[in-house]
Amino acid sequence: MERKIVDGAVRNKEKSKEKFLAAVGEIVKTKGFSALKVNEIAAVAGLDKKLIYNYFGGTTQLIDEYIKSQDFWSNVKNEELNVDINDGGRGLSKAMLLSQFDYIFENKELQKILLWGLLEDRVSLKKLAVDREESGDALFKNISDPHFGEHSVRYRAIMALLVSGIYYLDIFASTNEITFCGLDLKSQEGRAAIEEALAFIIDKAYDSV
Amino acid sequence: MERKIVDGAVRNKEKSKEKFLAAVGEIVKTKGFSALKVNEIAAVAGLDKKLIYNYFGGTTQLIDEYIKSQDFWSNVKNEELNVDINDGGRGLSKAMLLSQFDYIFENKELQKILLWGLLEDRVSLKKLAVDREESGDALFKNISDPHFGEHSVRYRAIMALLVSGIYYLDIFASTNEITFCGLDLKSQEGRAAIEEALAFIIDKAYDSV
DNA sequence: TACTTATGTCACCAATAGGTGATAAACACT
DNA sequence: AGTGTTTATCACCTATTGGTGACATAAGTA
Repeated sequence: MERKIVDGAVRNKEKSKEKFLAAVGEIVKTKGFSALKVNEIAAVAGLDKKLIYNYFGGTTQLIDEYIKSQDFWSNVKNEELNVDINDGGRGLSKAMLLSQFDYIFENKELQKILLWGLLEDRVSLKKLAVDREESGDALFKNISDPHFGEHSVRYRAIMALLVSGIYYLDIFASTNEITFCGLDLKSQEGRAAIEEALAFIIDKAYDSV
Repeated sequence: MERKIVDGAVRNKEKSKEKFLAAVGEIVKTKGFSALKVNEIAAVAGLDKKLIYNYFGGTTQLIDEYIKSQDFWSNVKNEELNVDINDGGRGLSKAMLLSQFDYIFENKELQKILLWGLLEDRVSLKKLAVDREESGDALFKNISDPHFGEHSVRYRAIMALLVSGIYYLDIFASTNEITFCGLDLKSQEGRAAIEEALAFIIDKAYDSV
């Protein structure tokens, strides 16, 4: 017996699934995780909630699939190509940090996901963090560890502070109108100050070897 | 007409209010904000939910009062006293960062509050952030700004990155079992590495002036 | 066109959650 | 002990939320 794959303009399973996934992203971006209810998702998607159970099994699985569907760190990998690494990764480190500082500031969805990873321990969220760890580990092992030798752990610690600082400051800037250490993280000057500090610290780390 | 203030062993308004406030803290610490429902709070407090409406007006006001009741940054102020500031604040900066790194790691309640400030924009949460800004601003204006002169903004940016990095890493360590930049932030070695990096960066910042 | 099936809607139920009036119990005061 | 007031409980209501079976309709198939 041949399988039927409905592909009409009005009824289309694949398109409906995508509508649900898009609805999850929309809600996360605008209303936050707390609004991720079946009824809400169905309303935003413009479809019946029953389909969420039919197609995904429930909101939990739908949300997990949404998280999996996002390739948040793809931008990081792209950035790798434009810089030479004859300086032990100095330029690459700066480029990566500055790129992330800007990218995360613009990507509100990613901000929410990062926060989510600090709130719940979903497997899909953990997988995201592990993925990031793995792609980062390739950089450390191949480039910075050989260059820093006995100080490689210190460099990793510095990077941990800077990366996590970037995360927090970008998220803080999006949700708070007030300053952080007297810096307006939404203004051009405030962000330029952070960028200069990032470059400064990386330079000092590399100069010390 | 004289006012009656009931102060019995079984019925006691003030003690009941404190029970509700404690229940909020307990729930935040263990189950997270999402569990902060009227029925849940009343159950944990061991009292009827009606009292929440009678005494506070509702959960919103109760939660606000809980946040106000916590003086999370008191430890920061205490730490100020043990260090001399003849070095332009170098020792003070290190002591403060290390102290916060440790204090926030232990204080799960504060971790949740910090996260909360990134999720919602409650007035009471904003007030906490403003308070922290103000107490920090005193340090910057009186100690580091004069010392760093034209580079004072850079120093503030460095501190912003380090402080926010400390926040994120401590929270990350509590909710994730995995490493960050290859460092196990729960282990003695991982935390020592971060501490060394903090001291290193502060030293480089001060050495450069 | 007629039939079958995938796709989607709707009505409905149960569980949870927020909220309140009536009432009981503890306390202060005489 | 008696009385009025504060403190606390309970029953009950409504609204929201998660979840599902019965039914309707668009789309493929012949």
